[in-house]
Amino acid sequence: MRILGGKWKASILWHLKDGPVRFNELSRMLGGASKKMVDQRLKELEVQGLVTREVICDRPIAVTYEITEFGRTALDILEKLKDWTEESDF
Amino acid sequence: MRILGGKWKASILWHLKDGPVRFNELSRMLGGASKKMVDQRLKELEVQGLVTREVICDRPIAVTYEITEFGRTALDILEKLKDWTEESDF
DNA sequence: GCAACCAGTATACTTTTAGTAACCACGCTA
DNA sequence: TAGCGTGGTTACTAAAAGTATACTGGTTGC
Repeated sequence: MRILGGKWKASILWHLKDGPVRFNELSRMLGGASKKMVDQRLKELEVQGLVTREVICDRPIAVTYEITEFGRTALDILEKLKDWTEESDF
Repeated sequence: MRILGGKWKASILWHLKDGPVRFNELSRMLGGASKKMVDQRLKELEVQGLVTREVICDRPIAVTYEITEFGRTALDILEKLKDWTEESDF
C-alpha cells in the first residue's frame, strides 16, 4: 500500500499501459489531479522503477513517460484488484 | 485502494486468517496501532462485509472478529501484492 | 506582438488519516 | 478494596495527502 497506494498512482500506470504519454496529456487524462500531484507521483514512480522519463527533444520541450516491464507486473496485480472490486458490489 | 488501503486493514485481515481473534489480542498483534485505530478499521471492514463481529457474552465481556469468505477473496489478492513486493526489492 | 501550449516550480491552503492520552463500566483476583 | 484486563469512547494533536492558484522560461503559430 505504501508503494502503490494513494489516489493517483494506479491511474497513472493504467493510462500508460498503451504506450508512452506526454506530461500534459497525462494530466488531462487524470482529470481532477493538479499538475503538482501528477509531477510528484511520476517522480515517485520513476524512483520506484515503475515508470521511465524520457526527454524527446529540447527544442520544443517534450517529455514522455513510459511504463517499465516491472511496472507492468504491478499493473497485472492492480487489474486483479480492479476485477475483485467489480465482482463485489463496491 | 479506497477499500483495502491505509496502514492497517491488510494487517488486520492477515491476522484473522487463522480464525477468530479477540479485540485486545488483535490490538497486541498489530503492535503500534492504537485501540482507536483498530476499532475504526474493524468497523469499516465490518460494514464492507470483510469481517464479522461476534459478542461472546460469557459474562466476562468478550468479542471476537472473524474474516468472512468474501474477506478471504480480498486476502488472496493482498497475498499476491505481498508476493510482488517480495520479488521486487522494496 | 500576442495568445496558447509545453513542462514544470512555488506557495499557501484544506482535507483526510494516523496517532496520543485519558476516561468509562464491567468482571476477576489477590 | 486496589489493581488488572476486557471492549470500547471521547477529545485532541500531528502528519500526510491533496487542492488551488499563480508563476517561469521557452516554443509554436498567426
